[in-house]
Amino acid sequence: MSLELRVDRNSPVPLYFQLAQQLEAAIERGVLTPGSLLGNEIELAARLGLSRPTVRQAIQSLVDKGLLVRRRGVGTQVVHSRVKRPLELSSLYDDLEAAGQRPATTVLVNTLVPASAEVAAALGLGEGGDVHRVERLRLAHGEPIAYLVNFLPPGLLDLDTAHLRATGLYRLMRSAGITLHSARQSIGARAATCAEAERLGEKEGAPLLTMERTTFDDTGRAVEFGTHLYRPSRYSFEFQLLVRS
Amino acid sequence: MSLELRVDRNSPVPLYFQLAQQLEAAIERGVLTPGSLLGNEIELAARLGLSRPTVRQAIQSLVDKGLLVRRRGVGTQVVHSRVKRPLELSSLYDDLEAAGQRPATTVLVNTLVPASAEVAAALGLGEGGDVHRVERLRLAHGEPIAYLVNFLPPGLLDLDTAHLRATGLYRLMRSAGITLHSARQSIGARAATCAEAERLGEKEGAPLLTMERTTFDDTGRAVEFGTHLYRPSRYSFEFQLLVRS
DNA sequence: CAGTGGTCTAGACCACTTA
DNA sequence: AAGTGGTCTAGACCACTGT
Repeated sequence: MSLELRVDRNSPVPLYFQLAQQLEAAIERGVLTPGSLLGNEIELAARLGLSRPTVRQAIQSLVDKGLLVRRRGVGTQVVHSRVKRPLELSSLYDDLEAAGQRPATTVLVNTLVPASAEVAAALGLGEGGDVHRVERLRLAHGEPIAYLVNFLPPGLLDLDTAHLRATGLYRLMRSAGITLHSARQSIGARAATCAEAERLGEKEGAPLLTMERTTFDDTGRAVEFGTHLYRPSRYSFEFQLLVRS
Repeated sequence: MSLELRVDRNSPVPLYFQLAQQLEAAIERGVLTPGSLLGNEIELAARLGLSRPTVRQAIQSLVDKGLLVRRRGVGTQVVHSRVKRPLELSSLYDDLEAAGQRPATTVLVNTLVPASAEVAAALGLGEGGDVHRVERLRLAHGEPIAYLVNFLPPGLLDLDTAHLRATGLYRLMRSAGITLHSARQSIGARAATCAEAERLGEKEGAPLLTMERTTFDDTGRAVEFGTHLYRPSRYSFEFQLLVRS
């Protein structure tokens, strides 16, 4: 095996993380092939001059990512079929950009409004308090893809219309120092109303994909609630779900 | 704080797991309120007669679940807004049962067929080799909810039609000793064809929710590929996504 | 039986936050 | 400066898997 591993003890990057990165890269590049055994933890630790718990921490992080499998009495193996994307909070803007679709955004509305009961409940705020309401049309290659309505708690973000035109909401939140943690999503379908059909360039009654989402940051605060409409001919949701053990 | 924690050293359940369960129960029951501090790890370890790494392992598992937040220099806090479901590989059968809908299944087809190119690619098998093809109609309260077509590699499961009628595919796989690990899903929408409309009790052209899914076990093998059609008036997908750090 | 991962301990030093 | 979590060590014993 041509697998060369080494760690830099002067680096500020944690040792377990350095090791995890190198193992992941080796799997990615095919140096470690699916099904191959990693060698036992004790020996690996000795070879790297690390303690066993440190090596275990590195391996565990890759097991959590679904790249490795550990079996007692057997060893640690590279998973047979590599997973494409582990799991992501999908951002329509990033998805389109990654697909080379050159997303564009038209900001239809960007104001403060009193929170309705539904919005207040989703964001965990008092009913009637002010919230940002942002309404956008997302396009790719000049064609409408989705109609997005979002509500955000006040004072969290500088919701400049120019910023909203140039990028996605998630990027805006991340660059404002908000660490996104999780989102609760509901995906369904229904027929387009007349107004919706016109906005999206569909016919009345055409099937539309619907999503409602509440996003939480790492302290558990709701930072965004949105109801979105997608043209199913132009967009579908793709993601990887992991089983909780 | 009336929080009583204790561990049973004679139990076969790992100590860190016992502690994690008790903390989770305390959060669930509201004994630990959102935002409250957990007390530092050293003191917690001393109180329980455990070592610090063991306590950390328990806390880390709850951080991963999104129930706790740790901040250096601050402490460990209960997350502000409790997460309903962490994230699950959703099973239509279990979802319906949990909602008190008394699911029923009609097995339309259950045979071995040669794998098409699409199916072979999804399951990682050779084209033309035999695969199970299962076609089912899922009902709740006698109303059709979904039309399910699944392909499974041969020799993995005893696909008895009576079993298929009585339960879901995921339960069948679990009881056959298969440990599910992850699934790649694609969710979209489209108009019902005439045949589909008739099967589901909709009108031709009605919007339908579509899902394609490939499920993998913990060794990375594909164990199931399916294309499903749902009536959006009866079912929508609900789930929690976690951000990868 | 030998070899593997699973759990656990009792320390240590460091980086960061808050006051 | 004091207190927190983040990282790391060098051991130990156990449970499970294969031969």
